[in-house]
Amino acid sequence: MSDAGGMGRGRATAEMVAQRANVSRISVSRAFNSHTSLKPEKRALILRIAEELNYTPDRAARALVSGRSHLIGVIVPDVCSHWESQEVDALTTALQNEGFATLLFKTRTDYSMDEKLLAYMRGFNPDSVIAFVENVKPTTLAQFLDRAVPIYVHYPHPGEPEPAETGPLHDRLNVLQRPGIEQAVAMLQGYGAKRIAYVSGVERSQANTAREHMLRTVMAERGLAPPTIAVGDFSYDAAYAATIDLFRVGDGADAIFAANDVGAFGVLDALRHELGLRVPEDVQVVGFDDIAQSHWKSYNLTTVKFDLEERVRALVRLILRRLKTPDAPTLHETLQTRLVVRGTVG
Amino acid sequence: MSDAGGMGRGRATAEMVAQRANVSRISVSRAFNSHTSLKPEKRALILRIAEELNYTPDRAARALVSGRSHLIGVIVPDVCSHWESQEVDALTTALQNEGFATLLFKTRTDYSMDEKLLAYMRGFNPDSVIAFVENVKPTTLAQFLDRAVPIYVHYPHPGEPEPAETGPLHDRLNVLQRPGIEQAVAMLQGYGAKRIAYVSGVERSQANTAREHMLRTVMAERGLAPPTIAVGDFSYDAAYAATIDLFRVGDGADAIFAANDVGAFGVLDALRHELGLRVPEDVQVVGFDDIAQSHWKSYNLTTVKFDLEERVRALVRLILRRLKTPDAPTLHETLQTRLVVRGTVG
DNA sequence: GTGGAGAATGAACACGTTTTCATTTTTCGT
DNA sequence: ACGAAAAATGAAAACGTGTTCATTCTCCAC
Repeated sequence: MSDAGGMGRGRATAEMVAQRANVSRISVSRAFNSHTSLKPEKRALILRIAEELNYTPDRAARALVSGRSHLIGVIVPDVCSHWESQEVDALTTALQNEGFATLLFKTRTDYSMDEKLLAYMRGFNPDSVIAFVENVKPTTLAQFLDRAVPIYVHYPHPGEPEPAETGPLHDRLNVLQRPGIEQAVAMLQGYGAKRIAYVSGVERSQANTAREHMLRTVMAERGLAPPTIAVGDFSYDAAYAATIDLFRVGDGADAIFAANDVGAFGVLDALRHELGLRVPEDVQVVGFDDIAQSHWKSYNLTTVKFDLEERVRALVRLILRRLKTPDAPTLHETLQTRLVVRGTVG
Repeated sequence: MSDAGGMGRGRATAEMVAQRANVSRISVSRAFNSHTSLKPEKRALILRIAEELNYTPDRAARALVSGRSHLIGVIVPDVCSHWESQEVDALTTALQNEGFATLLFKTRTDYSMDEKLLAYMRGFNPDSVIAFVENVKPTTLAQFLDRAVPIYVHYPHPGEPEPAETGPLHDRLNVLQRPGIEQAVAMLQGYGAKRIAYVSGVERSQANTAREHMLRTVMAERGLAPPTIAVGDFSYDAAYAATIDLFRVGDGADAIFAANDVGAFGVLDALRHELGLRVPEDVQVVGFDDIAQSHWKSYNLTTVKFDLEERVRALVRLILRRLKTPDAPTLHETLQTRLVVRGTVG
C-alpha cells in the first residue's frame, strides 16, 4: 500500500529504473546482461540512471530464474589454521574478481556431522563446492547436491598416487610433490643425515598418507632406511609432543621431515626449547607448504613449497570453465613443488 | 520440454512433495515454517516425504519473497592474518549454528576500492554486514545498503574512546582495554621498566590510535614518560624493521608494547636474532590479542587478552536480535580484557 | 440436530528477475 | 524508393516460495 511508486524505502527495482528512463523493464535487464542487442545510447542512459538510483539487479531473483547463485560454497575444518586460511584468502580474492562470492562453512573435526552440513549448505544453492575436508567421498558429496554442481574435494596436501575418484568431477588438479621431496632428501643426505624421521599429520588422511608414501619411496631409491614415524595431526602441539616422544622414548633422529609447516614449528620448538638440541647442527628439519610464517626468523624453515597462488588460480579456472560449459571435456592441470632452502638444514 | 513432471534431474520442488503427499503446495510451505497451524500427522507425512525426496526450500525463492537471504556479509582485509582468521572462524561457527551463512569478501589495503566492493556485496542481499575494515565511516556503508540492514563496523581492536558513530547501527560492543593495559604497565614497571616504547599498527587506524591513547593515559597516570613511538602496520615485517630502527637509530627501550601479537613476534625476533638482546632480561615485551600462536615456545608471549569467543558470541547475539526485532531498543554490551602472563616479561 | 467458533486448507497474488516469442523499427542492397 | 533482412523493443510466461484472504472442515455447546 505504501510501496506504490518510487519511494525511497527499499532498494531500487528494475521497474523504477525503466520508468525513469522511459523504457521497459526488459530493456533494463538487457542493459545489464550485455549479450543481447540494445541501442548503445539507450544502454548508456539506463546505466546512468541505474547508477543514480543505486540499482543493481537483485541476485535472489536472478538466481531464481537463471539457476545460478554465483555463490561458491567452501567447507573448511578450521579457518584459523594457517594453511587453510591462506588458501581461503587466495580463493576468495580470485572468486571475487570473477563475480562470485565465497560462502564459508566450517566443519569441526567431527566428520559425522558432514552430511548434515552438506544438506544445510545445499539450501543456499551454491553453484559449486570446494571442500577442504578429508574422509568425505566425492560420491557422498554428490548425493547431497542436485543439478550438476561440480564438487572439488580439495585435499589439503594432494599428491600421487591419486585417489580413485568416481564422483561427478573429472577435472583434476595434480600436485607433483616428488620434485620437492627429492630435492629435500638429497640435501639432507648431502649434509650427512642417515636416520630420517617423519612427524606425520592426521594418520589416515589422504594428505598424510600421500606424503609419507612419497617420502618413503624417495628414501628407498636413495638407499636410505625407511623413516621412523612419529604420529602427529598437523598441529603444533601434536608435533611438539611427538618430537619429544621420538627422542625421550624412541631412538631420535638426525633429520626430521614434518608433514606440514605448522607441525615443523612444533618440532623446532621441541628440539630447541625442550630437548636442548641445536638446529641444524644436531638435527635438521624440513617442512611442507611454505606458509607465510615460515620465513619468520625464529623458525626460518626449510620447506617444500606449493605455489598456493598459482594453485588457487588453477582451481578457480577449472571451476569457472566447468560452470560455463558443463559438458566440456575433462581437464587435468599439473603443478610442481620445489624446495625452499632456509636455515634448518645444513 | 524435458522438465515436465517429477524427473530426477534438478532438485525437488515443493510442488513435487505436495503431489506425492496428496496435499497442496501451501501445506508443504507450512510444514517448514512451523508457526501456522497444520494437522500434526499431515506435517509428519510431509516432512517424511521431503526427507525422502531430499527436499529443502529453495533459499533464493524464499529470499525473494521474504526479503531475508540469511546471508551475513563479512568484509576482511586479509583472511590469513592471524587475528582476523580466528575471528572469522568463530564468527562462521556461531552464524552457522543460527541458520545463517558467512558471505566472505576481501578488501586489499587499497581502501579506495571499498565503495565498489560494497556495491558488489550489496548485490548478494546480505541481511547484515560485519566489516573488519578501518577507515570506512558507517554512514558510507549505510549509503550503499538498502532496507534497514544493520551494519557492524568491527574495529579490529576497539576501545575507548568510542568513535562517534551516527550510522544506522546503535547497538554497540564495547571492549574495555583499560584493565589489561593497566595490568601490563603495572607489571612492566614493577620489573623496573622505565623507558617503554610502543610499536604501532597502521598509524591512523581506529585500532591503533585507541590503543596508543590508552597506553599513553595509563603511563601518565603512573608517572611514566610518554612512550617512544615506532611505526609499524600490524605486520610481522614492519614491526621487525621498526624495532631495529628503534635501537639502531633511536634510543632503544627497556620495554616494548606492540599493537598486536603478530607485531610482537616481529619485535621479539628483531631483538633476539638481529640485535642480540635477551628477552626479558634486556628488554621486556608485551603484545595485544592473545592469538593462538602466542603460547608457542619460541615466542611464549605475555599479552593483553581479548576473549574472542565471548566477543563473537555477543556480536552474533546483537545481530540476530536486531534482525528479528528491527525496532528493538538500542543495546550496549561490554567486554573486558586482562593480562596473560607468559615468558616475555619479568 | 443445528449454529457457530475455531482450526485446517486451498486459491490467488506477489517478489524481481530472465527468457522466449512476436512485433515494431531501422538498415541496407538493388 | 521498395522489399527484405536485421536489429531493437515490448508483452507474457516462468522460476519456487511466502502471505493474505476466503473457503471448507471439525468439533462442541445448546
